Amino acid sequence: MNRTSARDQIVKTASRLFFNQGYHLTGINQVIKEAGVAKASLYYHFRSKEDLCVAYLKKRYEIWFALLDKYLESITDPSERIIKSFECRAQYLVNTHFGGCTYLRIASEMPRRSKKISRQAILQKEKHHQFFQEEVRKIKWKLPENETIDTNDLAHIIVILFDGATAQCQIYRELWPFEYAIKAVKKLLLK
Amino acid sequence: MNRTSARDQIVKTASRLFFNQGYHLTGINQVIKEAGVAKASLYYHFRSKEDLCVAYLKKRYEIWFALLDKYLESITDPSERIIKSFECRAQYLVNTHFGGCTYLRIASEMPRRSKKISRQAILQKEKHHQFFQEEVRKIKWKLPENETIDTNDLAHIIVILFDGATAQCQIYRELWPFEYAIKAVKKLLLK
Amino acid sequence: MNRTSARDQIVKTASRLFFNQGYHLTGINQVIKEAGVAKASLYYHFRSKEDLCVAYLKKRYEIWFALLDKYLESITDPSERIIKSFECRAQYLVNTHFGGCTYLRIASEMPRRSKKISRQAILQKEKHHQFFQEEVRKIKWKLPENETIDTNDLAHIIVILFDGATAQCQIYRELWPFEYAIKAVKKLLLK
Amino acid sequence: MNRTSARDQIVKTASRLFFNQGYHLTGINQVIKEAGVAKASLYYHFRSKEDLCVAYLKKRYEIWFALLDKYLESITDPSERIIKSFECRAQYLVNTHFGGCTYLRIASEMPRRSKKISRQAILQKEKHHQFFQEEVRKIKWKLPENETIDTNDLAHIIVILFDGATAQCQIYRELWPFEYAIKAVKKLLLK
DNA sequence: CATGAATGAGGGTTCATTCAT
DNA sequence: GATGAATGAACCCTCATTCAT
Repeated sequence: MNRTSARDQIVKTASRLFFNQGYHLTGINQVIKEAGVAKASLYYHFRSKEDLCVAYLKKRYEIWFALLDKYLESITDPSERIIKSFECRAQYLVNTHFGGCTYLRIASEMPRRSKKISRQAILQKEKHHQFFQEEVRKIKWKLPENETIDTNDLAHIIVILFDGATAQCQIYRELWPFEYAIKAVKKLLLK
Repeated sequence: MNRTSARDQIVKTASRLFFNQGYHLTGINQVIKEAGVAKASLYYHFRSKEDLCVAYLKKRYEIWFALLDKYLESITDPSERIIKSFECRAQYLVNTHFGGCTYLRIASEMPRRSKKISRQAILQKEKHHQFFQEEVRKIKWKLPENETIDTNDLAHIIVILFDGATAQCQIYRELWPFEYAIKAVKKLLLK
Repeated sequence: MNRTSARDQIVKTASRLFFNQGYHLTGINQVIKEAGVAKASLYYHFRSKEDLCVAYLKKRYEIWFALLDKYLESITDPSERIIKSFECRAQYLVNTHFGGCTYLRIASEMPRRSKKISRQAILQKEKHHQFFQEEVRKIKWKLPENETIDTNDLAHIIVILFDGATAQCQIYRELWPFEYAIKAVKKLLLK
Repeated sequence: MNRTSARDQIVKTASRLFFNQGYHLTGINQVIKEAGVAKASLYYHFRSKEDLCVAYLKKRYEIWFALLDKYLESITDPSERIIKSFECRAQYLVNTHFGGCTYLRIASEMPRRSKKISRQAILQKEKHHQFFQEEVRKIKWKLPENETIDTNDLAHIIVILFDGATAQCQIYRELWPFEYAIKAVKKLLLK
């Protein structure tokens, strides 16, 4: 029997192609051909290509955060977890040929994107912020008296460095931007 | 007679459309229609849509750096010039409806982009790095003895923050990421 | 409903137009317009114009050999069958306004033709050779002792006369070359 | 100074391209580019692409018959001159990658060709017939009494064999059809 | 003689989507 | 759930030709 349903095959194939080739450069025909399903089957499961795109964004979300979790599973120190998350990203970018951030790319391909798509992109960014904020909070800060750390600020800055470095790598197709991003993070955390 | 040449009209129109709608969502037909020229005229001046894209990238380069120059023309303090460049960017993003970075967007639309396109994107990033590095060098650092500033590192970090904040704004369609980016820059500079 | 499938309509129309106007002078637009189908329907059934051309060549093959069979159906004498096949060709050329040989024309229109197209052209020529060779073998030769007939040679020569006469007619738009070709055939057979 | 005029350059280039690639597959742009002249220059010397085609046909006429003359210059025996003319053609076809007969090809590319073009094609065929007829007349026939040779017939048959063999070679991209054509010619001459 | 710039019409091909079965 | 066939609109690009200079 076919272990994977038609729907899963479609999402899997579309995700691979959207990610590797870009959304607009991937046609429905290629998706169904490589997924091995009929065209009408795709439109049975998804109302439109855009709906398929939403499924794609959800799938990449799961893939990425599963990868990150795995990468950090044996690490407990919060500062190290943050640094390592940058390392994980760097490695991921190499493996995906410097394709950049899925969500930023979709935002770039669809300047007038739908609410559904915007929501998925924001969801991923918020999740990242949340992750960093949790780690930052866990850090035992050694601060002079009367000083406090705004963990929200710091988490936002880290996310910006994270996405900024990802973007630079996408342009240069090289990994060195992460060296600078990690240097910046270290400065901010060890202050 | 016609004051602006056909070529200029084409580049101007294409730039507007590529920037507002995206490269793939803008067809040659729309470009020539809104530019008021014949299709063959476009292909007389540009070998392909991709070549037109290169002209577009060059034009945006001129526009952005001219804007930045203008914004900073009366400012001399290097730290302030850096901060103000972030403000300039923020304002620019509002005016362009949070379209993001032209070069990152093109990289996102064309994962397998040509050398020509890549070159333009890298050119713009290097120019930014160069700008920030020059400013950083001009700062009169008050450092403890035996300490030096690696201006190259710092410039790279600032670029990353700059592009990271731009990317975040593109996702959220809001301006707040620049508050955090500027906070980060200030921390790094006032150290 | 529609008795003839869209595919058949396309092949039928394309064959008529390719044959009457030439391959390059017949646009896809004209084909679909006269066939009464949508452009995408054509490309659903045929990967490219060239593939449609292959279908055209196959169709002409069927048409011509069916015509020839019909023309010769009541004739048994092999020599007469050969002569009559030239008559059949002559009549065919008149009916098709001296359009010449489908396969030689395509070879002329596509100097760098694909393997698929070449194959169809060779197929038709070999079929002709085979037909003539079979007839030649059936002839009861009255030869001096120690002499034999090389049926392969003779069949090849007849094919050459056949195509040569067809070509001449295409140039002159007149039928007289067949008189000479038939004279030559008679000389060669009655030896 | 430029020894060859612009006009000559155009004809030379167009001839090469029309012959190698086909008339319809050769665009005006390629011609002027490879000829190194401006587009308007071409249209100064030739009213249209079709007029350029006429010049092309004339040029090929001269090239071919000059080649033939050269090939036969030391041969006097008329029978041998005829056979050698087939050899010359065979060699010519190899050198031109089995492109076939210029005039038949143009007739194939332009089913509804102009009078001017038709005229050039017929001119070449008649010249060939004339050449063969002259040679045939020079042969000292050893005939039984009461028998005569119709040199006109024979010349026509030879032309048909000549073009037929050329056509077959164009299809097969091989030289063997000339073996059969030459065999046929020998039979007809030595009778 | 020669040129660069401009053009309308059409080239072949692919798009995402729908429909009857 | 699934399918093959069909579609209108749009895709990027090239054609032979003309015109003002």
